[in-house]
Amino acid sequence: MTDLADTLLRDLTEPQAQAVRHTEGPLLILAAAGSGKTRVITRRIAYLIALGIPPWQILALTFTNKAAAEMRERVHHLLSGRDDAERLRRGLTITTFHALCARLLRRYAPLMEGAPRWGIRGDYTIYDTDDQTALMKRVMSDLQISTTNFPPRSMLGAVSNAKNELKDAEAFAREAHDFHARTVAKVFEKYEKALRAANAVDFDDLLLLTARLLRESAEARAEVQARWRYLMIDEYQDTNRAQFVIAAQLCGVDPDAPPGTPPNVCVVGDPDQSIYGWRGADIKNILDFEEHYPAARVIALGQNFRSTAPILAAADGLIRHNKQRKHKDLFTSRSGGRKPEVVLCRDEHHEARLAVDWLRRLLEEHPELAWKDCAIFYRNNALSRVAEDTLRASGIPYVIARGTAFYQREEIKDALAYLRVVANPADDVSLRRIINKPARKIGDASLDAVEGAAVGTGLPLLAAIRRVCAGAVRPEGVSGVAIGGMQRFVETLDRWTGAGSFMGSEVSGSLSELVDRVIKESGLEAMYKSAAAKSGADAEENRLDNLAELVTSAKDFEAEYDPTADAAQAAPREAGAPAPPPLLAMLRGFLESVALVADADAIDPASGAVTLMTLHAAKGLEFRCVAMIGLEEGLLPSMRALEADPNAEEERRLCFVGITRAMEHLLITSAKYRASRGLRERTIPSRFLSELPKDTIEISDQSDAFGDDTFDDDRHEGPRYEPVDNVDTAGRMARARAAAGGPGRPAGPAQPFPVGCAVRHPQFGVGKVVALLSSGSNARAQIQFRGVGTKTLVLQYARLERVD
DNA sequence: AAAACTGCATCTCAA
DNA sequence: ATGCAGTTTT
Repeated sequence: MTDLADTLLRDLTEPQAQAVRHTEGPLLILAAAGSGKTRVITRRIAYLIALGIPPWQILALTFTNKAAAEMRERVHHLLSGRDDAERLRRGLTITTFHALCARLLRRYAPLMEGAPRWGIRGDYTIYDTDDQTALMKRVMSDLQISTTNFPPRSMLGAVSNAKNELKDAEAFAREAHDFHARTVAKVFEKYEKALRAANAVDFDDLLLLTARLLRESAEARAEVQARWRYLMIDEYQDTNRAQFVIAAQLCGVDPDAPPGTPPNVCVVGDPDQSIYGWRGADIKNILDFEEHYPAARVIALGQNFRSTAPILAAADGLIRHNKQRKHKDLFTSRSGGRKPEVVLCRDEHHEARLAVDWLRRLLEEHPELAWKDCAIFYRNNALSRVAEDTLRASGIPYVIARGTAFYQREEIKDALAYLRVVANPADDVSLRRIINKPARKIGDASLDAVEGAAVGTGLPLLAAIRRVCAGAVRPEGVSGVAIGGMQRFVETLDRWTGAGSFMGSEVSGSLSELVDRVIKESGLEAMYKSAAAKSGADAEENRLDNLAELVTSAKDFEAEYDPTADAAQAAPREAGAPAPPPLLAMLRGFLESVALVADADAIDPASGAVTLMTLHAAKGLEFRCVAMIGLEEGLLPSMRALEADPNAEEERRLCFVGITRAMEHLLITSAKYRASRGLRERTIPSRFLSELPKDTIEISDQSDAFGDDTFDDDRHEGPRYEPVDNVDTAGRMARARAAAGGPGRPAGPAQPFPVGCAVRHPQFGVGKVVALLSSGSNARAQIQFRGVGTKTLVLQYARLERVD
C-alpha cells in the first residue's frame, strides 16, 4: 500500500473507509443526507489511482455538470501532491450521463447509420424542450390532429414516458388499444420520423439510443467495456430504465442474462432522496441493486456531518411518515443549534418580506455569515418572483439557479439556430426559426410550397430550398421576391461554411469569430439594434449585450476545448471517410455543451449572493441558512401529486431534501392567501407542517397580522382580511375572494381610465395611461410607470387605482 | 407579408 | 398576469 493511499483513508469514519477500500466487485453505498457522500466518491477515485489503476479506466457519472465539475476539482485536489497530477486528472472521465451519451452517439454514429429506424449521423442536433414542442406542433398539424383535444405538451409527455421505458413508437403502437392511445401512437411515430429526418435527437433519445447502441452493437460494447473497468454512479436513486441499462452494459452485465464476473461498479444514493419519479426514475434500481448485481457489498453511511441536531430531528420526523420506506436512524455529530422556525404568513408578499428579514437578522446576529451562505427554496419556479422582487427592493444581492435561462432567450436561440443549421443542414426546426428572421420576404406560404414540392424526395427543407434557388424546380405559389430572399439566405450560409467545405479565405478560423460573424452577417444584430432604437426600452438594449455575451462564451469554450478528447474527432472511421473540419467539430462540441447546460450549473458559491432555486435543483447542495417558502397543499405537495398516493411520498421526500440542505438555520413558511394566475386565493397549510414533530420546531402564526408599518405598500389594495377559522367552506371562500377584490369582482374596470390620467399599481407604483389599446372583455392599456417603464396591462385584472 | 388585435388557456419539477 | 394562436387590419 502506498503512502498516498494510506493518507486517503486517514480522516474517514469506519464505514466511509470501508467504502473507499472496496475497489473490486459491486458496491452499493447507501448514503444518507449529509453523510459525506461526495467525500467518499472522490476519495475512492483517488484511492484507485493510488493503487496504480490507470485513470482512463475510471468512469464516474453524475446528473449535472456542476456535480461533475466539483468531483473533478476535489479529486484533482487530492492528487495535488503528485507530480503527474495533471496527466492523471486528464485521463479520468467524470461527466454527466447525458454528456457521456452524446459523446458515445457521436463516436459510434457510423455504426448505426445503417439501422433503418434509429440510425443517426454524427452531426446530429440535440433538441431542447422548445424545439421538441415546435416539432410536435408541426407534426400534429401535418396529421391534422386537434391540439386542443391533444395538447402537444401531454403528447410529448407520453412520448417521453415511453422512451424512458425504452419503448419505441412501434412497441407503443402494439400496446395502444383505445382511441387516445392510438392517436398518441400515430403522433409518436410521425414525431420520431421527423426527428430522424432532421438528424436530431431529443433529451430522452440521448439515453435511449445509447442504451440501444450498447445492446445491439457488439463492437461499441466491447470497446467501452475494454476502456472503462471502474464505474461509479452518483444519485443512483434517480436513474431510469435507460440509465440502468447503460450502466449494466458498461459493466458487461446483460440485465436479462445470468451474471458472469462481478463488475467493478459502485453506485451511491439514498432512497429517501428519490425525487425524479416523474421523469422516469425508478427507485427499484437502487432498492434491488443486490439482486441485479449478486455478491454486492452494501455499506450504509448514516452519520450526518451537515445539519445541527434540531434540523435533523425535524427532517427525520417528517420522512418517517413515508410508508414505503425501510426505516433508518439518522444521527448527527453536530450538537446544539436552534430549532427550525415555522411561520404562517398572511400572503406571498408578507412571506417574502418575512423570509428576507429573517436572513437579514441572521447576518446581523452572526457576523461570520454572508449572503452566499443563504438560500431560498420553493416548489415551483413561479414562486421565485415575489422573493426576487423583495430581495431587489431590499438591495440584497441574489442569483437564481437557472443555468438554462440565458440560452432560452429569444435572441440567443436565434443566433444558435443559425449555428445549428451550419452544423446540421437537415435541422428543419432551426431553419424555420431563422429563415425569415430578420425579414427576407419568405412567408409561411412560400415555405410550405417549397416543402410541398419536395414531398416524396425525402429532402430536408434547406436542400429543397437550394433546388429552388438553383432553378431546378419552381413550385407554384412561390413568388420571385421570396426566391430572391432564399438566395440571399443560402449565399450567407455558404459564405460562413465555404459551401460546406469549411475551406477558403472567407471562412472563419475560430469558433468565436464564426459566432460573431453569424450574429452580424445574419442581420440579427441590425434587427435587434433597430428594435432597440425604435422602442427605446432597455430590454431591447439588453439583447445586444446578450449576443455579445454569446461570443464570449464561445471564446471560453474555445480556450478549454481539447480536440483530442473530442470523441467525434477520435472516432473510428471507415477507410476514406474524412474527419470533420476542426472548426465544424468544435462548433458541434459547443452546441452540445450549450444543449446540456443544467439549471443547477448556474450556482456559483463565490458569487456572494443569496441563491434562489427549486427544491429539485437544491439536491446535492448545502447552505448554512435556508428558507423554504410555499408550504401549502397544492404547492408542496403539488396539485398533481395529490391525485395519487405514491406521488405524495415523493413530495414528502422533496420536502425532506429541502430541510436536509440546511446546516444551521432553517425557516419554513406558508401563506394564508396566495395569488396564482392573477387570482388571490385562500390556501390550506401543507400536511407536511403538521408532520414535523412539535418538539423539533418553533411555530408561530402571523397570518392575521396587518396594519404593520413594514407592509405599508399594501395599503392601496384596501382592507380585505376577514377573520377566517380553520374550517373552510365554499361560502367563506367566496366571501374571502370578494373581499380580496379578486375573481368575485365583476368584469371590466371599476372606473374609467382615460388616456393621460394618473394611476397607481400596488407593484409598479405611480404611472400615467399612455394609450388604450383595445376594447371588449380584454381591454388593455399601456401605462408608463415612473422608473419601471411602460407596461401593457389588462384592465380587468390589473389592480389599478386612479390617483388624480 | 407583417403588424395589430383579441379570445383563450394557463403553472410543476428538468437534462 | 402572460403567452399563444387564430383573426383582422394595414
